[in-house]
Amino acid sequence: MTNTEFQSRLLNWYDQNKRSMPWRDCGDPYKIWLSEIMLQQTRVDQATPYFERFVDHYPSVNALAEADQQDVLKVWEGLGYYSRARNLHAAAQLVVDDFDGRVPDSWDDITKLKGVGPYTASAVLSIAFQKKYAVVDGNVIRVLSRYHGIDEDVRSTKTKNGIQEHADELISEERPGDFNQALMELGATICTPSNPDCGSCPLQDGCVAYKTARTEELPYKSKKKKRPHHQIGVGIVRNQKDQVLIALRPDDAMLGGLWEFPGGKQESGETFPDTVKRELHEELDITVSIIKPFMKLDHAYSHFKITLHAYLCELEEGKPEPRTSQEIRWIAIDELTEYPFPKANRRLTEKLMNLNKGQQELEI
DNA sequence: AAAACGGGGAG
DNA sequence: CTCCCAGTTTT
Repeated sequence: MTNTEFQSRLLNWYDQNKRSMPWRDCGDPYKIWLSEIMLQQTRVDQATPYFERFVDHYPSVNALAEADQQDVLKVWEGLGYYSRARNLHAAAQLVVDDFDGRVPDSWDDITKLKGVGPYTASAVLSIAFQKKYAVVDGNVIRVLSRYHGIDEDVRSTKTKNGIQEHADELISEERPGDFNQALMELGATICTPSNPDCGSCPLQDGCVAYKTARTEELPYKSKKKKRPHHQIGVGIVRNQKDQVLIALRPDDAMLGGLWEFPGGKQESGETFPDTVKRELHEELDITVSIIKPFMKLDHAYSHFKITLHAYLCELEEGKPEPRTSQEIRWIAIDELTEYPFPKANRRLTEKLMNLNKGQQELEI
């Protein structure tokens, strides 16, 4: 199949079958940029409601640039990879300061923005500005590795570079943005990881994997390491004013800019109450007594898993003084909703708020 | 080149 | 349970 045939079959299929998305065909570089950041390692269905809410809060680059980071993170809460939100916020301020409030339309300028790597630069430049840059994401890797019968490990840089060259070679001159979106749309809806719908594929004729019945084994990926599992003890410390103690995670840490109940990893030979007391003493220079177990929950991150053991605590001695220059705050239970929390901690705040509403159990 | 970085859904 | 997702940054 010639490149021209590849393009026309793919684009015709796309014109007939593309899904509706709130940022699609809007022509607004800000919304297209925002959507591409949200879609990094995130499915369309998961990102869409966040996109709508984010645009309601911040309809323009200027609105985003003027916002407080805490408010931006609150809108982003639950979507994960929070450095995306922090970087996007900082990048919006750079766009206002250095680019007159307009999303850059050149490779050299747009890649100056935090959080904009080769994929996002290509996506925004092609979709918003009709420039001929080919995207390579997980979908394109899958479609082209099958189409060309590439059986090298697609996790390796060399293989990805080869796929980038194929994409550069194939991309449409006239409709580069639609071509990119079409290839990704095909990967998301037809050329899926398992059980691809080859009968509906416009590229079936030229597909090596289809012709050799290897769609199930391509793309080849080396195995990922299994994730360690940690036991975490955390303290929900209450004072006489019925407030609880929360701590802000530093910007350069995992979950940076979000709040949490203080705690840490269990050490060998420790009971969980021991862990909570030790961590709160080390991190905040306070002595607490354990009142009772509050909640136990499991949570999985991208590279490790935790079981979180939360205990209701009472401040015994000392005034909390964070040692690692992180901010701490005493807040009422019904204020918990105003702060951005990571998912595992949000499960704790939800139970706290429910119990508080019912006036039960929470009394010490 | 490899690891860090969230959360949700599918199989 | 594992794998994957419209990847980027840091080490």
